[in-house]
Amino acid sequence: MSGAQSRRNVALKSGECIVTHMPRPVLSSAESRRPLVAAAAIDAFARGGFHATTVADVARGAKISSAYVFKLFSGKNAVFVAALERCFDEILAALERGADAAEEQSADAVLDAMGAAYAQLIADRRLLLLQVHAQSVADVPEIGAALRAGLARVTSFAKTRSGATDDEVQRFMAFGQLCHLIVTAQIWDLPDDWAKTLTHGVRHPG
Amino acid sequence: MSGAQSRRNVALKSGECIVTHMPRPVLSSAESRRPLVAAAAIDAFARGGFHATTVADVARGAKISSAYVFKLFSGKNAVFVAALERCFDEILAALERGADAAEEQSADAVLDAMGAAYAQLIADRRLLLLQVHAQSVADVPEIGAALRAGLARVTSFAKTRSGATDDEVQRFMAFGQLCHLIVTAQIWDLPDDWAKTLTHGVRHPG
DNA sequence: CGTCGAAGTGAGTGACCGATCACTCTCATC
DNA sequence: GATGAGAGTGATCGGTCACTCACTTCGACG
Repeated sequence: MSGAQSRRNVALKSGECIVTHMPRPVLSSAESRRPLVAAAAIDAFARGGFHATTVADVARGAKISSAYVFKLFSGKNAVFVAALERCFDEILAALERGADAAEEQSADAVLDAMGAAYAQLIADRRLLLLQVHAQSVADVPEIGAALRAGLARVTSFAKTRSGATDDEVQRFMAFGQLCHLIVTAQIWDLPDDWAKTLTHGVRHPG
Repeated sequence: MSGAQSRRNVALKSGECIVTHMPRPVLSSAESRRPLVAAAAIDAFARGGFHATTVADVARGAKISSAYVFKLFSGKNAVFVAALERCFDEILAALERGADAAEEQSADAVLDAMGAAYAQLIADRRLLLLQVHAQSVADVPEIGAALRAGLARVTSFAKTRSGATDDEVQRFMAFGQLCHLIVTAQIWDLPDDWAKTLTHGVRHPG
């Protein structure tokens, strides 16, 4: 509420900043606005999934009107795809940080470091939830294509950067998916035996 | 279209069956109708997921009015939960068949046989897709609870029936999740290297 | 036959959502 | 200061959906 004042009621000449008195445009360029909308879309879609999230939700998060969302993107599908692409951007960056931390070590150690970095990245669950929601609507052609593109990036990076065998990379991805299940189904912190079977040894985010 | 004639236009005295001439009630009991609706719900929800599937879709599949669906179940959530429970019923039955086929063998062999039975079960993708959709809406309390209950059954059965270690069972479930990803994202049959990395050695259904 | 409870439905209703459009406001440039 | 292109919005529309309700049909039983 307080962070962004209404542009209408501000008691300054338009385009003048309080602190610096440097001119700052009231309007942004559409090009610079798009990534901000995508960031808001990650938030909104992670919360509600594709169908339960409205374009108005995304617009509210980006502090613009929903009509303008449709001027920045061709439709709701395109907004989701932009969010998903940005999601994989952040995942790749995290994996890279992990790999850097384990430089010059064995393939196994590099994969393990990547897993640790991923576990840390998803301490907030937004990126994880978005992937799960994307999987659920992957039959929408554009979304399926974006999901495959993201998986291709992750898988290829894990393999080339770690130098691990196909089997090791496959196992890495499989346990990533198990981690997704554990989080979405809220299996962590369950005392039951079967829950312990699924979670034992899996890194807890946060 | 042809299988179930409209009850209105049939040229028989009501309640008389063509073949046996044994009286058969036009009306079913609500109790016997519920599983049929659940079966139709598996079909419908597997296709569209929770939010994109309407109660009218389910009703159409069950050949009843949507109003009557709401008399058989307390709401849309309950219909989905019923479908999910039935889904896990069938999965457990398949795992049991697999375990029976590998009786008296090593834990590893039993798990492998279960995996084979599961791969065969999901030749049609409905049961798999329903699980993925359920994962995506697991934050709905009733659905999350049903999902956890199903996973508990599967995990516990795999462990007790195979006698495998926790690590082996965990690996079994992790690769199940990888299989779900491969199917939903349509990674099979892709020629790319990364796709082969994810799919190699995973049993192809059908 | 009559009747009563259960099976089953047609016709809504209120709420909501994606998308569109006409419109205003901003600001760099001349 | 005039102008035009782009930023940004309010209002609205056509359509859909979960859920409700009054109503009809069925069939077991006395």
